Amino acid sequence: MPEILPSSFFDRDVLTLARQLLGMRLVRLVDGRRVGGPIVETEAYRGQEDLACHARHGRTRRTAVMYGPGGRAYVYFTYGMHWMLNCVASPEGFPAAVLLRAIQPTEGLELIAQQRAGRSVQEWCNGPAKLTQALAIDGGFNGVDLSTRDGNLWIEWGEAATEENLVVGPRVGIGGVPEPWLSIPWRFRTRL
DNA sequence: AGCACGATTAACT
DNA sequence: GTTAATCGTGCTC
Repeated sequence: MPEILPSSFFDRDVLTLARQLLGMRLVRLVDGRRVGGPIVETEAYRGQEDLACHARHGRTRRTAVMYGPGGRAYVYFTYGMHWMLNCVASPEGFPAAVLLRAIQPTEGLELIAQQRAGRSVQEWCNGPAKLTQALAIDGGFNGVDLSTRDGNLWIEWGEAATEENLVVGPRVGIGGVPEPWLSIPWRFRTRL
């Protein structure tokens, strides 16, 4: 039986968590079938002072999950059509989360192919909205505890990325937020 | 009540 | 490289 990450795994700073989630396996259960694969790209969003973070305006109905305990899913809707999946970091009361930007699809490929019909394998899960579409994740998963199987979505131990195989850079798609937030290297990716 | 914009993607020229 | 799609969220009036 594959081992799920314990809730204690998320009890660390969001920057550390964003690095350590690389290589861990995201698993979605659809009609009893496993769908997903190892996480290969993440971004960290940290606190109200981070002007690229949704919690910059404080606690609202939308951002409430980010203030909760680590290991919960923060799923939000944007651009009128896309769902994004985040993993909330500890400590409770401090708003921080890791955006899951890409995974390497290894399980449930039939369903993924169906969800991403017409696109090449390379384009199946190489973007934050692509992976939620591939794994059939939407707003109904907001608040799910990723350290249990209760929500049909969880994260398992995998082969952690080493420092040598880690690429670090600025976050993407955050528009014109002022420095230092625009250029701060809080995006993490495993080298091909 | 109204408005500008968004942690993006895909389909264009 | 450029741009439409499309609507919830949070701010301003």
